[in-house]
Amino acid sequence: MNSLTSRQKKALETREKLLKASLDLFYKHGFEHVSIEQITKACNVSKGTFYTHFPSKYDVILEKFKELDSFYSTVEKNIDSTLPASEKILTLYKEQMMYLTNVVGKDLMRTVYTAAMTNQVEQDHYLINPQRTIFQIINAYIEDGVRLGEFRQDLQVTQVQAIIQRCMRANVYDWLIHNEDFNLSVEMAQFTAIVLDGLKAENK
Amino acid sequence: MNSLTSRQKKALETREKLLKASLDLFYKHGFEHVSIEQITKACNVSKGTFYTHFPSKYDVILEKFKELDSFYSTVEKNIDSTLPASEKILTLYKEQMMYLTNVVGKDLMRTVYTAAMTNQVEQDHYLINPQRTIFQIINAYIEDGVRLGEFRQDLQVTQVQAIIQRCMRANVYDWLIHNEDFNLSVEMAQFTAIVLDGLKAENK
DNA sequence: CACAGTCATTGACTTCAGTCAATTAAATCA
DNA sequence: TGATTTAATTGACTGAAGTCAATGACTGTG
Repeated sequence: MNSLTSRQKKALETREKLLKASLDLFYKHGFEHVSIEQITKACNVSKGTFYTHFPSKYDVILEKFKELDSFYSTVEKNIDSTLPASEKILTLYKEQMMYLTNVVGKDLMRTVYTAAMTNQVEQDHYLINPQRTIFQIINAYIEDGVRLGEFRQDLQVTQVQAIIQRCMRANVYDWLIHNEDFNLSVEMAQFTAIVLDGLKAENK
Repeated sequence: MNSLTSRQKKALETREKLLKASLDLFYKHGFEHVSIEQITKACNVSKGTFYTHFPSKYDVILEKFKELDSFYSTVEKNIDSTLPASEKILTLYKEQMMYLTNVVGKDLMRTVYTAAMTNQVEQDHYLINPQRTIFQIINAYIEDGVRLGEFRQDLQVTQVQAIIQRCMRANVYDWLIHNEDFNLSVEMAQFTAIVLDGLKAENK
């Protein structure tokens, strides 16, 4: 059942065309070096049309970034459920960092991390939206970990979750501000292991 | 001995005038809502003049941010040198976060953290420049801590330093992307304490 | 003092993001 | 079917960042 009118179908087509052309150009020339006019010319539409489909250049990127969450579901299915929470988290982060490094790329991530700071319109940015698959997965791991006595019990579960999530952003941010010579997977693994150590029950 | 020619003095005056007017306007209206023309009009100079003194709006902020480092020297003098390294670090961070929250402000910090990601021109941004006073101080503390067996010995000193510094950025970044309801001092203290725990010698 | 060179200053110009009133065409209604 | 409403599309326009060739005031030299 396709309940779209022919007009809606056309509009959606335009939107998809813009999305694809944008991303192609971003990957080819870098986000900062692509103008909206370049994008719209490549699609044979006017500038205004771009803005009926996307609030700004950044939102095209965000769209792509959201797709990323579907990747996490796939990864999660391959993680041994009998492992301790800390191992699961390390494995998930490892996969994620490889994906960010090899598929998503610095340029796109930089855009998202910048927009998260600047495009604050009342509510928080998607980057830290608790609805994101990645957070749903991690939070479940942590909840188990706390319940089973793997982690300190003197902290709220939500606090532990916030800390683990912050680890991720810490390493991604540092990756983004360093010129090359920064191996995201390695740094993430090391840093997170230390934080997990600090969160282990035997320390308190 | 003032070895400046009258012309150089004039130029420096213009520069200072621009700096002061910029910061006044930024604090009054917010960085994003101040245009270069507003600044130059307030100083009765032309637009081009702004650009002979500053490469961009961001660099005015950076100038102010650099001043911040002189603040750390003052703080350091008041820290009991007999304390363990981890205590010293926590105290220093606490003072710093209060300063960032109450004096520097989110808007200015957001600018610096954004510029660190985007204004990459070959070398790394000042934000992570190892010459900064704050890092000199922290690195010395950590070196002592490692030497005296307070921290794990299986990591390079520079790695430990990088991790502790990353802690700082992690919390500042999260502060910047959260809407209010995020107490930087509290979060920084908690997060850093956990990392320091994970770095303690008894864990390895 | 006169002259050449330096360099702060100027403002018109380019480029680009984002806006919006007008246009056009499809959808819905009577 | 014809009339009316709704929505996608257009491109000229605004506003702001950053550029640069031209200007002329100051400096230092012979």
